[in-house]
Amino acid sequence: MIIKIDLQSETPIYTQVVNQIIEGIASKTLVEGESLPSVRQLAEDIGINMHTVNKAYSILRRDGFVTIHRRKGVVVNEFSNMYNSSFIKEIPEIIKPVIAEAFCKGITEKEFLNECSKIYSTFKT
Amino acid sequence: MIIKIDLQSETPIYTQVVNQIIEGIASKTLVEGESLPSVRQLAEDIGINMHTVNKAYSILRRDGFVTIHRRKGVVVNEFSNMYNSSFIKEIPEIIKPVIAEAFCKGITEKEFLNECSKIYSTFKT
Amino acid sequence: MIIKIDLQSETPIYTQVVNQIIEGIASKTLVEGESLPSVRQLAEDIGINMHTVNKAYSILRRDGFVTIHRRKGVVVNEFSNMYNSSFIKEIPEIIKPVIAEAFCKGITEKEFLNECSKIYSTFKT
Amino acid sequence: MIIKIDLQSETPIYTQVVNQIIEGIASKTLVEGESLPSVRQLAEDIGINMHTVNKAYSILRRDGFVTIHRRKGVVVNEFSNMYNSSFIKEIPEIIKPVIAEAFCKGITEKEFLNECSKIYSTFKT
DNA sequence: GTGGTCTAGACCACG
DNA sequence: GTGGTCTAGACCACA
Repeated sequence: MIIKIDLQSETPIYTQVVNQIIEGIASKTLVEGESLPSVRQLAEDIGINMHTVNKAYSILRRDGFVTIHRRKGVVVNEFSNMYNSSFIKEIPEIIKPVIAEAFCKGITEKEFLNECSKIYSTFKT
Repeated sequence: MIIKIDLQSETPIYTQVVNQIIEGIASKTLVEGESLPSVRQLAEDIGINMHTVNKAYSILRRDGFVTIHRRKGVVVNEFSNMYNSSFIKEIPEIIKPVIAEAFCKGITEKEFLNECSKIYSTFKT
Repeated sequence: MIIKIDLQSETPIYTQVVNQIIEGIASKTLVEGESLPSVRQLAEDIGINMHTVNKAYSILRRDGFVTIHRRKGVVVNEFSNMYNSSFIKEIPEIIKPVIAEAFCKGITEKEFLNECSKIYSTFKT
Repeated sequence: MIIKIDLQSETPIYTQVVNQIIEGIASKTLVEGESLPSVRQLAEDIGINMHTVNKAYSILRRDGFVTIHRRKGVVVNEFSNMYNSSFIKEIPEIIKPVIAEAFCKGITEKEFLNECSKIYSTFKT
């Protein structure tokens, strides 16, 4: 899986790494039990600092996406370990600002839901 | 309109102010032509620094939500001035990470769209 | 002559008044010897503060565009009284920032000069 | 590149900084991809406050002249990112007052265009 | 060490 | 009294 960093972006590099790995898991590019590259390896591959990768991996572990194995390194968890139905309670406060802005800028509900569906469909397979 | 700041939140205070005002506009709590409180007034009301409010107002102005009126102070723009259909192109990159995480955590598309609809319906009126 | 104030503009009201009167003189809408409305009158006409009009008139007088007569009030000077060939030395520093920005944004010299000519031609008649 | 601030000028310090950097870009004194000094460095160099420089940089970023690179700091954008042909529509209202004043003070169109050309020619190289 | 955020207090231009 | 500007000093997130 290829991770692409935008150094100009205002989202921190470690967040970009976290997001892309989660997206990789969601789209089955990364499958359960698969090992991620070592901190050192990934850092070298994408040309960023080791500490940055480390931080990304820590967050992924904290949020239940990966587990740190002594031998196998960082491995992708089973989906069942990620399940966290209470996450739905956090969704409104995350997307409310986006929707408010979209609404003011003339994006209709239908258009917005359509965008969400498009993204969802890239994950279902 | 009451603005509530969470000082513990990791989202900057000025962003919280911006978001809540946009939500106020979307929900018609703030109507076109209405004056917002002065920077000093709002700062005092919510117990933050004047400059923080100023930054929030500057962003709102930059993004077309308000304008500075030489007599009325900061006033809410007409919706037509906020319209910016190209914003829809930015939506996917904003919500993709959220949806990926939601997907992994077992939130179905239907559940997610439902949450979005609920928020949208608070704005349509 | 009709003066139009944009209360949303970031240029001060008194500057807008000054500019429009100068443009009126340049375009011969206001001719030499003509009286401008009284401070009180103009303020009422365009719905602004008397002090603001006063400031505008003071600047126009300082820069040689009008003279304050005891009886006739504020009258437009003869062009010969405005002539100030040393003004050309101030032009570069005024327009350099504009041209630099225009240049970076892809406006060619020809396009820029053409815009200037168009404005000049509204004055020559 | 040397930035010179006139503390007596009525144009805000941050605007002076912005203008001089744009002129530096236009004249190729600052080239694409080059890093600008850090906010603290530049502030110290020209003897002003860090926040003033910060504001200048924010404006330059907003207007597409520079971007924040997570490693290189503030870097000059490619010209293609600054291109904004709609800027030409803003030019008349910016220069109309200048030309009106110049006209009244006896500057001919030829003289004025000549001044513009001189400035343009310092950028074309 | 970088930019980003926040606070605090001061002065000014404007109306 | 309004927003705009500037200064000063502090802490934090990031890399």
